[in-house]
Amino acid sequence: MDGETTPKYWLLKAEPDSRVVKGKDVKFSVDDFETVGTSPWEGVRNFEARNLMKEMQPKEKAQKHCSITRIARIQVYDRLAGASDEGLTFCTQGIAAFAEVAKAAYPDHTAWDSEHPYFDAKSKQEDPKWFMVDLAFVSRTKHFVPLALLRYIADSSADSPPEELDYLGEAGVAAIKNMDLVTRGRLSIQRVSPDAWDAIEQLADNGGWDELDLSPKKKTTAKKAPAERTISAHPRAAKQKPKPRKKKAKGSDSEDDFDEDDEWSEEEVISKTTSSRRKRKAEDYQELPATRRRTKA
DNA sequence: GCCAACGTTGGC
DNA sequence: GCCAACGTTGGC
Repeated sequence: MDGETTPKYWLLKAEPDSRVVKGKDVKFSVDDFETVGTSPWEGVRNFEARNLMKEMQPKEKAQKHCSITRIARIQVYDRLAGASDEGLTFCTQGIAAFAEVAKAAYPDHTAWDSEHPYFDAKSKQEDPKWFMVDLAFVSRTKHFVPLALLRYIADSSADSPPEELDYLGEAGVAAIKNMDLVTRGRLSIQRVSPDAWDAIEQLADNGGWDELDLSPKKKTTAKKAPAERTISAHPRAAKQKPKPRKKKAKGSDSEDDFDEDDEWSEEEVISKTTSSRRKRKAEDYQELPATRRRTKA
């Protein structure tokens, strides 16, 4: 029904570090990906990421049903092995490869296998909770595009790129500043705007940032807290009675110190939690008929 | 249905 | 290795 004709772009994060879950190493780096060529992208256990995967369509399917042309183009985010000594960690993460969707979303069966690292008792075969797509490796980026570079660009107050990266133009800079990768890094599957895609692709093709100092040290100034502090002064916040925090963590002896910035940071947490909660709900409902959607009373 | 607490992720 | 951010769970 949506007669979209442009490809859709995504960024997916690989799992480059060894991590043993239930006795199995869950690592899946871009190297591994390149070796196998095509692979299911299993183990995504986040609603928002799952919903994004459900939007991805492989090329053939998109061509057959021309009303659905959500051809997925993927940028794969990885971490370079090795460089983590020498304090070079800041440039080890970034965009390492391109991929395409080989198979549209289908139930992630690893959630059903109690032996599997990604087992989730709440996912039933009759009613799968988690999905995966198959991805086909396309190519390495000619230049590894480090996250630190994107941050460098995003943190700059300038609208135009540094000289070395002139080719990005202001549109490229603006697009990078808006990337989820920069603004909310944790999401493991993200939408990428066409402009951001172009910018990343140009960076990957052209490079040119060798002379830039991408080290993160520059965070002398306070983040951007003041603005948010104002926003969080919400009527609701005033109503909150300052409930005593009960500490019932397993190690009840371990004493954290929450006091010092309680007054505003707590409010901020509240407002964040609320909004993310609202968002999660919306996303969860997204798969239901629109009529089911209801804003809260 | 709301919110505090928990656990995990990810940047540094 | 530490700590902030944040998604999810579970108690009410």
